[in-house]
Amino acid sequence: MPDLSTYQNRLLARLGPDDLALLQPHLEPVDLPVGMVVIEPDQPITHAVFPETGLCSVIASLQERSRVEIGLYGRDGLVGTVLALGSNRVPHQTFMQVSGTGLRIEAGALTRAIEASASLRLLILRYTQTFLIQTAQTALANASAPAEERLARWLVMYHDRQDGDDLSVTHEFLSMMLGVRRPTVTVALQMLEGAGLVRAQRARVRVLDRRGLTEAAGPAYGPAEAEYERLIGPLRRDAEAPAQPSGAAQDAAG
Amino acid sequence: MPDLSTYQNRLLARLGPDDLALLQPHLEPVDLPVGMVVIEPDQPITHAVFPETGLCSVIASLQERSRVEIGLYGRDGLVGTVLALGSNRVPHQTFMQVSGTGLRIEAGALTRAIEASASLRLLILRYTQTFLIQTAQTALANASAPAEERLARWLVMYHDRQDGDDLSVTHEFLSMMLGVRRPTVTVALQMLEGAGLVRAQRARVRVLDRRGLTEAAGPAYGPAEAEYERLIGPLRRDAEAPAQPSGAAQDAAG
DNA sequence: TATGCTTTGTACGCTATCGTACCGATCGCC
DNA sequence: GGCGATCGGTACGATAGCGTACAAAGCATA
Repeated sequence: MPDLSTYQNRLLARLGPDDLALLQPHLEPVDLPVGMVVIEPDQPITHAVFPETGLCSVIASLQERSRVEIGLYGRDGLVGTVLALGSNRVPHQTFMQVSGTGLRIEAGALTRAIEASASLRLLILRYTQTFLIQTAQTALANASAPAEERLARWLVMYHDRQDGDDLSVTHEFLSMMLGVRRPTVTVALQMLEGAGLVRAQRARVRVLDRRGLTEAAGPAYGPAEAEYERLIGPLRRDAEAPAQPSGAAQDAAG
Repeated sequence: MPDLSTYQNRLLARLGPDDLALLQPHLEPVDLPVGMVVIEPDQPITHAVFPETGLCSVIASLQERSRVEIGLYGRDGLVGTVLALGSNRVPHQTFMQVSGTGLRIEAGALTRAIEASASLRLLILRYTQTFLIQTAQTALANASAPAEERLARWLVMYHDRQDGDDLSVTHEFLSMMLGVRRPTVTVALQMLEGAGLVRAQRARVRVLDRRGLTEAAGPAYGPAEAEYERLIGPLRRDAEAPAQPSGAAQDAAG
């Protein structure tokens, strides 16, 4: 069992001693190699995972016609939030987009812990709320933001959840996630690069100007992240002082 | 107070006597005129509403640039599910797209009831799960389905939640909801009409062939509705026998 | 160094959708 | 029955993104 104080997972890190005591006996370290499918669509979930590092993509697909990303998370989230919503499956796939490690817990054990502890439940439900907003903003961006803006948005979201400024993504991959053609990604990236916001290398995008990239992402980026900071706490590793007055996360909700 | 057995709201209708007893003293009938904003974005929610009739649209907006619908519900849902997720505000607007009536409850009273009753909480959380899937499917459709398919999807979703086959919508309205131009809606509607699926009249669309329209909506329609039937119960008023074997809703979740 | 695979850049014509504008049709109201 | 407002149909050029194809570049391994 890892030491109490060393969790990188934001949710685990925010738990009080009682809730940690409830979960810890059931947590086991697990490797999350890139490409690993952590949630199979429409299959009962057997384990939840608190990611410590790495990135998870949630994918919706129109049969074979297309696959698009509807959300993503890393150490800010939890694989298997649906267990807190009284179900045990979802129609969408979740897979590791960037390899990492996490802490696994058997579905029944997590469900029992959620039922036993109101504070643990509250935390997971609040996270679910931020993810719902993220998904809604994705729907919005997909409907009305041009490809370049949507690309910038995903890059910033990846960057939020990663150490360092190098994102390991190919154009091909980004095109799938955005639901656009690969050449569209190439061109859009060139625009962002031309503006000095990123540097594109083979199978990698380096973020040069995070603030500029955030602006390029347009207003579809922001609300979900603000809600995370309001309801849970800092999202980014190196988060600057939040825009809201301090203390917001503790007493924010009604 | 309305009679126990007459709730049209699907969630209220599924509650057991104990949960009804918990809520009923706090429920008050409310009128929901068309256009009424039932949830202001980023404002604390003071009341939740169980719609009995009418339709609610949840709208995300890119500042002034565009407004698109990210989800909708009527008597199948609840205005203010976020209260069950430990928050009291959302960044999206909800307004009445079709006028109706509902049962209002003060936010604090609902929150207390949710905390007091695990079964009430479970029902609302399960509904939230279906809405999350609906939003995800919207994101998917917006990314990769042509306008005609998305139009068909919204029409079927309206139809699910309404009595009769006449939908009161203008092209202008549909264009906003879909995030497309009004002429695009006009043309797409003509396609659907040409296929004999709907009949378009001024400020109204009559559904002629629901099954055909469902097919025209493509695979983005279906998963959210199936999940509703699995987790909660029949969605449509005149629901035919669900595709799943019977009894699914009771023991579906883990 | 040679080979081969993955990734990226670019080109082509094509289609859906855009923004805008204008006019006819329908409806409610006086 | 006439008026004004809303709603629907259509047209125009402009453009973003599509599907496809192919070649150049980077990287890994032999």
